[in-house]
Amino acid sequence: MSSADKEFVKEIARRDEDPSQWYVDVIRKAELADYTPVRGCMAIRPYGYAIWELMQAGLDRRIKETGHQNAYFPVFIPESLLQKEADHVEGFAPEVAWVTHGGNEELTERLVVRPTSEAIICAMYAKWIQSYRDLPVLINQWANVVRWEKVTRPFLRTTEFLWQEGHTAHRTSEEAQEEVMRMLEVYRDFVENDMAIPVVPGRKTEREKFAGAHATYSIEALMQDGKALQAGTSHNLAQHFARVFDITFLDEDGQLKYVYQTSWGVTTRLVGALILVHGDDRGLKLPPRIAPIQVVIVPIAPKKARETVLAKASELEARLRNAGFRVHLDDREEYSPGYKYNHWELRGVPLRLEIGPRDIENNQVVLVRRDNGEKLFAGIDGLEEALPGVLDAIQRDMLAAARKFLDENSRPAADMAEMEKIITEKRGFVYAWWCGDEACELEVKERMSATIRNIPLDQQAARQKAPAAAKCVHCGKPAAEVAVFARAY
RNA sequence: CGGGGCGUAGCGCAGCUUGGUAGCGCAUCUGGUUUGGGACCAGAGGGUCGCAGGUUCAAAUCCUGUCGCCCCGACCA
Repeated sequence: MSSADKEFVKEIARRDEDPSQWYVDVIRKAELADYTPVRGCMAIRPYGYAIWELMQAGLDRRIKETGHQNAYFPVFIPESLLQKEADHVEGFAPEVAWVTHGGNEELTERLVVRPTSEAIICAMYAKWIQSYRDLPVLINQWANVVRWEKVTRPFLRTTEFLWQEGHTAHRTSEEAQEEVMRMLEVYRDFVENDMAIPVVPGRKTEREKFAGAHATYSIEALMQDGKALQAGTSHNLAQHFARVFDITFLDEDGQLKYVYQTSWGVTTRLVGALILVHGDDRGLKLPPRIAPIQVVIVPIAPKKARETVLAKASELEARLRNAGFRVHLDDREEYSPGYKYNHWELRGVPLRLEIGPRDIENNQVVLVRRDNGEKLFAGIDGLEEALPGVLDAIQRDMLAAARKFLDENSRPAADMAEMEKIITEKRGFVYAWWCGDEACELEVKERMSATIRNIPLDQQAARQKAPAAAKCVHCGKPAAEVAVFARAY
């Protein structure tokens, strides 16, 4: 950013000077969220919630297209239920909130505020599933969950957060595994195509997998500060929960069997990813598909031409709204055009449409792209036909820019020294061979606080980013898989 | 949960060392003039100085405790 540009941004910290302050400033000044009297809990403001609603819409459509239905389960889970699955309770116990009283009376059994809903949903599935004809059960829930985190950050890690959690039950192991991969792909498709955030799909290590899962898969994104962010997870629960919750069905062959289950989720954390991947020194930068306002109209209305310009701007607004665009006319009289430019840039509106007396004379408007600052002219007639192309280009270019950053910050490391140098000096994704031994994974973590984000599903592509020799980055023994290491949020 | 930093008007800060009637910039409100990258003039409103104790004739200032936020580590979406 040039020093001339710097003048335009007075409200937020410079991203390169104080990235953490920048992140918080963007959230507060763009009115996405604010701190509340409750530690670790934020209020999501209308503009931030509108983004989440668009994300919900994109995900919900895909979830339903893949055969799932929405349902709702209780926010409270009896202690005994949570404790049924040993790994599960061990994983979540440190971060659950307890309800001990109802009114003034102490409860005979404590309740946990759900940190995730496996337990309560499994209890219901045990009642609902009798026969192989009842399978598969394909249910999704939109809900809030609570995890008593020690360190919180708006959107990235809050005590209470919003998410969607899918919970499915299947007849066979193969079917469950297909479901796990199907939903991981749904997430990849949504995050890349709607949010313009490129991700690496892969399998989590034993150490990093979900508490109680047989296997966990994730999509991992890379933030502009070089830290990784888990953007979505999909778990194969196998029969772990079915056995303890006694979810059985009578199969075609007359045998009583346990179901195979999956669960998968994404959260409001994705809003944080949006900020960290696309944001710049001017603030938020939203991809058109999830921008609450895709086009903001800023009239240039000097006194002499006020009526003419405002009438035309208003007419344009109506036309674009009818054509299906999310459009906003900023006709406030008390602010100058320049102020409005900054105002909407801070809020990440993908496209600004300026219309003034000179434009009206020429029967045109000025379009300015938020993603690259490019200024275009478009005829007023047929504007509806011209806009989709521009918005699509912004969507596409934002993904391309993020992918370029991801590629440029994906580096190979053959040994610990190389890994450490990259992790400490450049960060980003490090592609390295891993023998599969947890001790090697742990050693990397202890020496440079980087973890294995996942083992990419596309090993062929991963190998091209890794050193040629298939030797474990730590112990040097022959390794079969390439893993992605990074410092993570 | 350990180490460090910060809490003074909506936002950003000064004042604290050396106790003595709470200030600045931006924002807000009113009136007027303005409008192609954060307009100008005039006037006005707004703070029990995070909270609770203590010391003192007197506390934003000194002491103790506590809560919150930020940063760096350990645990997690």
